[in-house]
Amino acid sequence: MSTFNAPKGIPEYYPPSSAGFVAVRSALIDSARRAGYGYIELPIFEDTALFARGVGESTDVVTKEMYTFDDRGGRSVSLRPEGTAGVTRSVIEHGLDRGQLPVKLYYTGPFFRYERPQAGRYRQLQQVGIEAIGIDDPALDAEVISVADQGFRSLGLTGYRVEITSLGDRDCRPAYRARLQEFLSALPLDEQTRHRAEINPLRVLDDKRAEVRALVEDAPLMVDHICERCADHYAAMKAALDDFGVKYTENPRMVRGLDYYTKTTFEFVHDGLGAQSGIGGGGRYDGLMAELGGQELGGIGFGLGVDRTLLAAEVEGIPIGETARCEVYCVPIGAEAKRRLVSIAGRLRAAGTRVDMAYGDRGLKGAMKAADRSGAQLALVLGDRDLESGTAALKDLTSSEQSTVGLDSAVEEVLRALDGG
RNA sequence: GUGGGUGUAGCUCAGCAGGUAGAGCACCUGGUUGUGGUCCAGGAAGUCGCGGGUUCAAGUCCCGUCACUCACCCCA
Repeated sequence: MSTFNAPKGIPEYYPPSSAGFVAVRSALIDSARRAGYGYIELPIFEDTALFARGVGESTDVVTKEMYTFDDRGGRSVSLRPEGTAGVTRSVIEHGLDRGQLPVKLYYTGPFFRYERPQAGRYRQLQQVGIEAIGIDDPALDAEVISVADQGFRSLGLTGYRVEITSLGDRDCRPAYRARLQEFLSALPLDEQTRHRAEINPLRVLDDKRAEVRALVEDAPLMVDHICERCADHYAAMKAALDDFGVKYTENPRMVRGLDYYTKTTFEFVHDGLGAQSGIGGGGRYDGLMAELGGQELGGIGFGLGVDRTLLAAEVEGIPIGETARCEVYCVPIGAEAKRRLVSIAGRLRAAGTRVDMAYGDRGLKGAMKAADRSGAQLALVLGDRDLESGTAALKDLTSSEQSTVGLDSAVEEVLRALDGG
């Protein structure tokens, strides 16, 4: 009989490592909530045209990495490869930009890109993202970066850096782009790189090959050719980063794979993850709202990779999500004892306590072993002898001290023992 | 889409030069007729990824195939 595999390139998280996954996601979300971002729940798939128009027709993501299919009504839909296009669509559709600005939203969930999997790169990836739409203020750009920084920091991560640059806007970028392409066309580049220079010349500046790096060493850089307005924005944004206490490094050769970015862009890079070193990235997108049929409003946001952040935490040896499975473990000896303990366990859980129990016929020794493995502080043991005297044995699994509690008051006494302990 | 590496027990892996399948961890049972962690004894668990070939004999050699993995590309 053949068995099934999970689809290629999709990570699965199960105990105990799933606790780390949840802890990472929660920490990143908490950081967003602390800065006033509200939750938005979005579709996992959207009209294919939304991504084509929003992310960019010529991007790798759209041209070769989307899971695209026709639904039963013949509409072309795609599993979302990123979050910003969907958020923007929803903001426009529901008129969220008609109220007080900026609209501050966060989202979390799976995204899909059909790529060859490798370390830290998955076909189903999990992100936490935020978007702040409707106000063009450099301090807001800095806030977004700060929220990401605080999210990572709150997990205890230290081995990452924040890289920033400015990509200019629709006024100054086309001129720079033409100038860069002119520069690149004079270089002895291979055919593939030449093609890349046509589609996304910025990307050539970030080539990993040493020989190409040497060739483009004197290439013109965007940050040296941005217009005055963009330069002012960039300077003010950096000042605000200082005020937020975010340490950053400038990387004028940074590459973004999505077309909508303007002005501020940034990336969180972690050393020690292998080739896929970005644990988060984002930037400003001043043309996206209008491009998708909304008002002329700018926005700024990020996407943080939950999978990669978890890997980073593991690489740094940060213990994460290792809370014990339960606090009290019930050990029944016999059918009648089990009935009484089921009742007690139910009432303890209703009181908010984490309780597990030895099910099946394992024998006392096996049940105690299970109690030990569960991580519980207390074991509540009940057998015939106790039933006769109307009591139960409460054992502290750390100190091995055992006491007797009344069956009728067992719930209260266990709660008191947990408090006092 | 293009390269490299690896597929042996649930997990991590050993298996030398072809000769009837191993360890550690985890799991179960017992040593303790009502008590875990340590220790001891035992047990269960593998069509050696799959298919073909060479050979008296293949986990081991050859070919194919699939899967996983790392890197290019790209990105979270």
